[in-house]
Amino acid sequence: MSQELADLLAGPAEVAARGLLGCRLTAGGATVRLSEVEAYAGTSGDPASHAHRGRTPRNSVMFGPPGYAYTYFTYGMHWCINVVCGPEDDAAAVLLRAGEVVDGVETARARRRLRVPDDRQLARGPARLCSALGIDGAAYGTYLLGGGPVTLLPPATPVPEDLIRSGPRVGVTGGHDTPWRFWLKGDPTVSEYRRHVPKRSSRTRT
DNA sequence: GGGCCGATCAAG
DNA sequence: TTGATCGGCCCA
Repeated sequence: MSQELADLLAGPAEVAARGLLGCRLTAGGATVRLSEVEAYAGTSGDPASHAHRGRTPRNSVMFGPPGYAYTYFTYGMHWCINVVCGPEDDAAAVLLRAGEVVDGVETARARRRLRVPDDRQLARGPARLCSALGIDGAAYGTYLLGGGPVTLLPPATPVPEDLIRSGPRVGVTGGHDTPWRFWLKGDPTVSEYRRHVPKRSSRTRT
């Protein structure tokens, strides 16, 4: 395993998030190079965090040591994956939002049911990324830095710091002032930014 | 025990 | 813009 990665994940989520860009995630016979991630603080003042309301059976892995996978099921049909980071009991994590499929494209494509198979969209979006790699609840709580079914590897080539951009997180109601979404500038696999729109809000009539 | 809504996606 | 579809979590 990479000690460098282990050290990175032991740090604050917003720092770990930057370092995760360019890293490779291998699972289910395919590999993705991460192009977009989001940091979530744990119990301390991040209303968007799944751990914000305290420890529950669902989020318990977030309260453990860094480097483990927090997968969760959402909208009745989608899986998403987080990397737990920060010190134990901190419950911070980084959501893996998108990436470029750099290996096992055929495998990933076969797993996705797309009307138009655009390879750039194979892992664009957190649920798509999981779908492309076959990640689901079975990965919950597994260690990502050592030979498990889901493995995180350092970047094949270093990511230039000036390619990293940041902005508000996607789909998050609270904490809009926190620019904790990070992505690689110009990467076509980065999901489009959509400002969160409350379901029952007066639509901005133009 | 009931109801609401979510770190989403794909198609109309 | 909207339907699909399930489980966590709050409230009664």
